[in-house]
Amino acid sequence: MQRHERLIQILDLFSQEKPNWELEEIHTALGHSKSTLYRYLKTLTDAGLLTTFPGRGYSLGSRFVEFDYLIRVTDPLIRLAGPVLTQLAETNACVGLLCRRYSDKVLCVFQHTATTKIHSSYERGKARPIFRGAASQVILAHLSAYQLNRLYTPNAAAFSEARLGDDLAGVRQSLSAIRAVGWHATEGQVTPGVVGIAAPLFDERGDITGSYSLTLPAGNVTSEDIRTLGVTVAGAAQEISQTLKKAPAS
Amino acid sequence: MQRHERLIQILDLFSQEKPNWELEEIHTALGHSKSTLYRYLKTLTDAGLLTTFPGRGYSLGSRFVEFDYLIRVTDPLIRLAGPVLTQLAETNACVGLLCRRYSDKVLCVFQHTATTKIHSSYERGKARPIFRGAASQVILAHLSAYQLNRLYTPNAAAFSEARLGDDLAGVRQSLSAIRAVGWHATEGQVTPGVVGIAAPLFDERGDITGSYSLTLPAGNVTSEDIRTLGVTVAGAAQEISQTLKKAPAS
DNA sequence: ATTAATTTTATCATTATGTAGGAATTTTAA
DNA sequence: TTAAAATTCCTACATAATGATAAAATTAAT
Repeated sequence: MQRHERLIQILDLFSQEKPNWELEEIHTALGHSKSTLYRYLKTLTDAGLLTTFPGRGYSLGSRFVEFDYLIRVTDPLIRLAGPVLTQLAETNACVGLLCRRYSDKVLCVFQHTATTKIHSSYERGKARPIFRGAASQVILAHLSAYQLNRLYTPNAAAFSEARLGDDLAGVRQSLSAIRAVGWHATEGQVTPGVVGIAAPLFDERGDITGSYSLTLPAGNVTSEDIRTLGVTVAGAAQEISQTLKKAPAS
Repeated sequence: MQRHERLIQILDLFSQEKPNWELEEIHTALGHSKSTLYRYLKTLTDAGLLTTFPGRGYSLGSRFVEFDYLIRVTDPLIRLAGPVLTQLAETNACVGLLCRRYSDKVLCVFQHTATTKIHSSYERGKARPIFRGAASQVILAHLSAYQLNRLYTPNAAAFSEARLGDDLAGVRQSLSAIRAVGWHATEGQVTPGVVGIAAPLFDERGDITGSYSLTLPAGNVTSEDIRTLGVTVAGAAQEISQTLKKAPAS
C-alpha cells in the first residue's frame, strides 16, 4: 500500500500558502518520473480532485466543492442545530459554533457571527486539535474510556498544557466533572480574551458526535452570565440530541 | 493505472441519496476481497477522504470540508467578485451567481439571494453542464476554437437543444453574437419562468475562467430592463477581470 | 487557418507491488 | 473483565506499476 499513498500525497502539497503547483514543481517536490507523474495527475484530474489550466499548473478540483456541498446538505446536525444556533448567537450578540468530531480533531461545520467584537477565525472547514477550547474539550469529555486511554498516552503533554490534569487519573477526574455539569467553559485557550461555552451533541446511537457552543468577549461577562449561558446552551444541545435520536440519519 | 482508479471509485459511491455506506455494502457494490477493501478504506480514511464511526459505516471525510475552505479563501474571484455581486443582487432584488469553469462543466462557487420570489437551486457546490443557461453559455462563447470543436462533436444534440445552432457553423455564429454583445440572457433554460443575465470573467492571462450573473423572475422584467441589467453586469464583470489582471493570482 | 512548439498520453519490457485468505490483533459491547 | 466483532497483519503468487521513448493531442504563433 505504498502506491496509493503516493498518489494521495500529491494532494497534501496544496495549501493556503501555495494553492497552485506546476508539473515541474511537483516533480521536484516528490520526484516521480515524468510519465508516472503525468499518470498520477491524470488520475486525480479525472476524479475531479485536481484541475489544470494551460500555463497555470494544477490546483484543487471541483470535487472538493461538490462534496462539501453534499456533506452540508446531508448533515442532519446542520439542519437541526443551524437555525437554533443562529438565533442563540443573535440573542446574545456573540458567535455561534457547530463542531464535529473527526477522529482526533474537531472541525467547525457551521458558524454564525452576530458581533463585531470578536474576529472569529473558526469558520466552516477549519479544524482544531481535540485538546484546547471549550468546543473541543466537551467532546473529549464524552469519549469512551477506551478511546481516552488510546488518545492519552501519546498526548500526555497536550492534556497537561490544556489544564486537564497531569496524569490519566487527573484527566479522568477533570473530564468527569465536565460531564457532570453538562456544559463547559474555557477562557483564552484558543484566542486570548475570548470565552467559549460549549455543550456536547450526541448522535442517534447516543455517542458523542460534536459540540454546540457560543464564543464571546471575556470583558463583558460575569461568571454568573457564563453559568446562565451554559445552561441555555446545554438545554439547546440536549434538545437537538433528542431530536436526532427520534429522526435517525440516512 | 487500474488500481488507483479502483481506490477512487469508492468515492463515487457517496451521493445525496446515500451518504453512508457500510463495509458490507461497499463489498457488494464493488466486489473486492475483504482485506483489500479494508486496505483501501484505511488509505482513504487516513487521507481524510472518508470517516468511519463504529456501527455507522463510512461517510465522506473532513478533507472535503477543509479543502473547500482552502479553495474558498484562496480563490481571487470570490474575493474580488463576491462583494460586488452581493450588492448587485441586493439592489435589483434578485439572485447573484458566481460560476467557474471546470473542464466541461460549470460550478457555482458563490451565491447571494436577495429575493424570496425565486427558489434558487444553484448554491456553492452545485455543478451544471456547460450548455444550458446564461451563466454557462457565456463561458461556452469564449472557449478557444479548438476547445469548441472538441466539445461539439460528442455533444451536437445538447447544443441543438440549447438553441445554439444545429451545426458547428451555426453554433459558431450564435456564440460569436454573444461575444459581440458582451453579456447574454436566457429564459427558462434552467428553471421555467426565470431569466438569467450573465457576463464572462477572464483570468489574469485573459482566458475565460467563469461567469458573473443575475437570476430573476421573468414576469416582472421587460426586455429593456434586461438590456439595462446586461450592461451593468457586463461592466462589473469587466472591471473584475481587469483587477484580476493587475493583481495576478498566487 | 496553418504550422511549429509544447504538453500530454500511449506503448512495452522489466521489475516491483498489490491481492486474497486465514491468523493475529485491536476495538467494541456486554 | 470477558466475549464478540471488526480491523489489520502476513505470505505465496499473480498482476499491475514503472520509466524511457514514441506518438498524439493541445496550445501558441504566424
